[in-house]
Amino acid sequence: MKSIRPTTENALIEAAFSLLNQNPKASLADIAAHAGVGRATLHRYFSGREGLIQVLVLQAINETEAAADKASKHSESYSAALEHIFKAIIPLGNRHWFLAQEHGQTNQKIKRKLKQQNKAMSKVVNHAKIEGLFNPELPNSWIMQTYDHMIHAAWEMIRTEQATINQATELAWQTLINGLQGK
Amino acid sequence: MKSIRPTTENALIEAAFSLLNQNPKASLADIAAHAGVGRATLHRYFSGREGLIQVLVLQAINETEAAADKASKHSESYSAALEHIFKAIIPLGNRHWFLAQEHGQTNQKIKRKLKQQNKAMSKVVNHAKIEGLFNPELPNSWIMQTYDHMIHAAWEMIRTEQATINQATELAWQTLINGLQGK
DNA sequence: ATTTCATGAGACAATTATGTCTCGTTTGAT
DNA sequence: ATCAAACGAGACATAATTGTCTCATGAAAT
Repeated sequence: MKSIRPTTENALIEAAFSLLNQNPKASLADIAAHAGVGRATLHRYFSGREGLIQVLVLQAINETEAAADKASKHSESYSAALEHIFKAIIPLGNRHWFLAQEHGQTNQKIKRKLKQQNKAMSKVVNHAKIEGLFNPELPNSWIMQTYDHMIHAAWEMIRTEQATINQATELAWQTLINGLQGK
Repeated sequence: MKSIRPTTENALIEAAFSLLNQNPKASLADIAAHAGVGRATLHRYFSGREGLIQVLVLQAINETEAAADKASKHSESYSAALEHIFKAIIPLGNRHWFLAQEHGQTNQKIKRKLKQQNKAMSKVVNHAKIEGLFNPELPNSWIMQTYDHMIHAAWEMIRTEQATINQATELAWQTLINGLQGK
């Protein structure tokens, strides 16, 4: 079993998310140090930088997917689902943005998965347009672009301590729907 | 005079902006190659990686500042100025985002300059609130955060060829003011 | 034609990042 | 108390990046 000591692995993953978001050039030594762990230990858990980033990407996908599934579970409409997902992902802004930045240099399997999620999202947006959440004249690509950027904007407010999680979440959601309801 | 051959230097700067935005880990060799130039030539123009980035930051500041000044020159109101600046900066999204990412690791002089610009921006936002462009209850920090992110969102639409410059500019501005007018 | 100057190519050293290995210590379970 | 697994520290080798230097070439100016 690999779950004997989850703490060290988690600390490394958390440190990696944090440091690589701030500075994609952060060295493995930096990451290990920030996790309070020897450099060799990082290599015991991950097969080098590439392997580490693979794990981060996978975890980011899984966490956001899980949050989205849970959030949309008991939603009575597509619009409500989008709102719940949006608010559930903001605390994971870390992961969410990491995915956005890293999309270029990952393998094909992951690219397909992301593309698939993208397509599913687009369908939900279509429904939300019908429900009146978004202006139907707006291109889905712009709606999704704005969706992602509002999540990141909220996360930045939280990270720099210019707002609490609740404040940032509410500001971002209101700005999003006001902005995209349009006309 | 340093202006004997602006082409090589410009090509290097342009390549650097392009590559470093896509991948902050891009090597100087990559940048030189992308500029169609030998690696040694890059070192003839810039004092290493650090010096290159300094030049990029300075140029980004100057270009955006110049665009902002020019755009606000003949504006009849603070709101109009914000709109013109917004639309003038989008084609420089390249530079604008580079500044946002790099803000951590630059020297004090530049930090002060950015802080100063930030303060000036905040004052303009206050006036725009009075003019009714923004909901006065919204924190300036959120308005500016959104402003920056809408510029980047528009730039992303253009870069990925999902919209023309004019389309992206219009979408972003409409989304911004609808989103922040509030209530 | 001659001179000048930016350049490309490549050799070279120094630095940094990465990956592997060993050894002694700590921790937790039995 | 004993034992095994996880760990930190550090030595070591390799690779990648960076910075400097030299030399030959080619283009533009004179």
